[in-house]
Amino acid sequence: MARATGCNLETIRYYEKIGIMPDPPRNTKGYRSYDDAHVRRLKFVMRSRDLGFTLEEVRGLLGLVDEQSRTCAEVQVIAEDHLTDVRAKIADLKRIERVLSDTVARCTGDAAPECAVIDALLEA
Amino acid sequence: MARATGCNLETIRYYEKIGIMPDPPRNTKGYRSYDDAHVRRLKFVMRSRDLGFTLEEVRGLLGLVDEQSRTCAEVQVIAEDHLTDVRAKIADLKRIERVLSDTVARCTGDAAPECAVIDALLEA
DNA sequence: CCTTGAGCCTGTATCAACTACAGACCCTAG
DNA sequence: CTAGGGTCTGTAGTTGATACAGGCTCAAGG
Repeated sequence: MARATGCNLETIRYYEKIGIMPDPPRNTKGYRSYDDAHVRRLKFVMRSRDLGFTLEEVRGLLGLVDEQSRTCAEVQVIAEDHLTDVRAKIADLKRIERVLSDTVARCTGDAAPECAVIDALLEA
Repeated sequence: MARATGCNLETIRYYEKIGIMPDPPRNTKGYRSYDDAHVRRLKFVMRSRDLGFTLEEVRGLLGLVDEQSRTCAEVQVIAEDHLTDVRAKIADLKRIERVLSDTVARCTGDAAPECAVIDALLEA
């Protein structure tokens, strides 16, 4: 399954340990054997993680997928909360980018011991 | 110093333990006593962390501050590397934001069990 | 003088989300 | 028969803190 999905082997077992993935059936030698349902579930997890959902959020989404009674409205709440988080992180990083690039732009980049970056960090 | 800088007490001791802050002198009862130089250094660390430098990067910057021979060019390399990282993170988050907001926009938000978000995550 | 509350001390455990072993077993090809 | 790869379990390490537990010290109030 690691090869089929590109997911790290250890990560799959980690997901199993924390209950994100179900305990798979084992063959006589104790080797795990996975089927299509496992692969689909893992891909779901990987896509969710890739979109920045935490494992707890993924757990919530999986719970909604598992029970047939889930509603679009429930999923929407989780996704919109997450979207708000993502937008806040972008705003933060943009502020950092602005400050950094302004400061670096004042760097002469020469061998002098004066540096605008250090000065900015040292300023009260 | 925690009060003077707004830095969490435990964090200051953590910085001391990992060598970001020097071991301060102690009074007879073993209490740490800090002076202005400590406060300035901590503020430097806090501002650097706030700009997203890792503690290892902060350690590098502090090393350059400590030795008089540091050059603007050395600092510039660290800052520009970091700026590249920050820009990459922004690009990543923007991609996520796009996918998420497109998907959420297709949510009806009603009580139906069909949901565009789940569908998007389930798609191969 | 005694108590109470606050502050400081050390050391360890916890968080997220993995990753990286160690040491053992199993299986296949040459 | 052996060498290599794969799998198994279980534990420790990563980053950047934060949260105690259990103990000492100190100043103010009664």
